[in-house]
Amino acid sequence: MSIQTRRERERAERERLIVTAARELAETEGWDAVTTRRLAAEIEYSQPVLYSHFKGKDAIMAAVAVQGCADLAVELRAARTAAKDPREALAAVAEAYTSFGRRRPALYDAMFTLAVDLPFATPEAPEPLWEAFRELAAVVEPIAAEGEDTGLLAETYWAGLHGLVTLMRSGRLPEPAHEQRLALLIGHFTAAL
Amino acid sequence: MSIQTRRERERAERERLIVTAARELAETEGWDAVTTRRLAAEIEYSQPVLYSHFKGKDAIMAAVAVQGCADLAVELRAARTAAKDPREALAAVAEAYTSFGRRRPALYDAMFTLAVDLPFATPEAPEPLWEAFRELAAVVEPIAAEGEDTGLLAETYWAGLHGLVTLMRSGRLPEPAHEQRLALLIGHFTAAL
DNA sequence: CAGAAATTCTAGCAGCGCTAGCCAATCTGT
DNA sequence: ACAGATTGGCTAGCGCTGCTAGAATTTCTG
Repeated sequence: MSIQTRRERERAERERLIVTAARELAETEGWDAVTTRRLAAEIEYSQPVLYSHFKGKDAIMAAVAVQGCADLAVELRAARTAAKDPREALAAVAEAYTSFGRRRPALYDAMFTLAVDLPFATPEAPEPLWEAFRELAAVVEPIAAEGEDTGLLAETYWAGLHGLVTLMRSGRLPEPAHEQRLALLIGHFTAAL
Repeated sequence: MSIQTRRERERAERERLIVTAARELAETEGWDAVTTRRLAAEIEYSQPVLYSHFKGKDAIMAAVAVQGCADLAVELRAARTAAKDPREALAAVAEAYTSFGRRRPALYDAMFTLAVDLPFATPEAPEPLWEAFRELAAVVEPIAAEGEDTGLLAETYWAGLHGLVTLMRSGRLPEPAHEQRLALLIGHFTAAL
C-alpha cells in the first residue's frame, strides 16, 4: 500500500513539474518555444513521458490555463476587496484583469485565447475557472440594474475586458489609449448608478 | 511594353488566385488545413511559387484578412444605413458584426485573432481595415456623450463585440445567451440617450 | 533468485514552413 | 534565324513539429 502511494505521489510531483516547466517556458519565451522536446529536456525525462501524464500538448496547456485562472482569481479578489465602494471595485477589477493580460500574455492566451479543450461555462469546468468568473460576477452584481441577470452581465463585462486586452496585445488597438478605453467601458457599465 | 504588362497582369491574376484559394480552403476546412503544400496543389503550381508572391504563409493570411475586412465593411455599412435611427443602427451593426464572426470564423480569425503582421491602428493600415473601422465609428458617433472621443468609443465598442464573438466561438461563453449579452452591451452603450 | 509487470527510452513516422540549386522556357542582340 | 543571357518554376531536401511503436531497463512478486 505504501509503495503504491509513494509512486502516486512521485507521479503527481512529476506532473506538477511538467505543468510548471510549461508555464515558465511559455511565460519567458512564448508558447512557440514550448515544444514537447524542449519540455522533456526541461524536466529531464524523455518525450514520451509527457504522454503518460497528458493526452497531448493541448492538455498540458489546459493544465497551465487552470493554474492561470487560479492566479487571476486571487488578483481579482484582492482588487475587489480592497475597493471601498461598488463603482471603485468595478474599476479596480477591470484594471487588475487587463493588467494580468498584459503582464502575463502567454498565460492569458492559454486561458482565454488559444483553443484548449477545457469545459468552460458548464458545471464540469475546473474550480479555478469558476473562482475567477465568480469574482467578475461578484463585482458586477451591485451595479446590475433592475431585472438584469448578474451572470449575463458579468459575461458581457468580461467580454469587454477580454476584447480590450486581446485587440491591444495583438497590435490592433493602440496601447497608449488603453486607460481611456477602460474608463469608457467602466463608465458605460456604471451609467445607471 | 505589352509583353511586360501581360506578364504583370498574369502575375497579379495568380496572386489573386492564391489569396482566393487560401480563403476558401480556410473557410471550408479551417486554417489548419491551409498548408503551403495544399495551397500549391490547389492553385496547380509548386510550393515555391507561393514564396515568389508572398514572404510567407503569414503574408498570405494577411492578404486574406484584408479581403475579409472589405467584406465586413460592406455588411456593416448595409446594416447601418438600413436602420432608421442611431440606436437601431448601433444594434444592427452589432448584430451584423457578431453574425459575421460566427458565420465566417476562419476569416474572422485571420482578421482579428491570429497574429498577422498587418499595421492596424496607423495611417499605413490597408484601406479596407479603415473602411470597416470607420463603419463602427460612424455608428457610434451619434451616441457619443458630450466630450467623448468618437474614435475611442468605437474602439471600446469594437472590443466588446470582439470579446463576445471570440469567447463564444471558443466555447468560453455559452452560445444560446448570445442575443441577451448583445442586448446588454448595446443597452449600456446607449444608456445616455 | 527467476519470472512478471510496470516504466522509461530509443528511434522513427508523417507532416510542417521554407529554400538552395537545377532545368527549361522565354527574350535579346546580332 | 540562331547563340547567349535571363527569367521563372520545379525537384529535392533541411530542420523542425506532435506523437507513437516497440525495445530495454528497472521494479516488484512468488
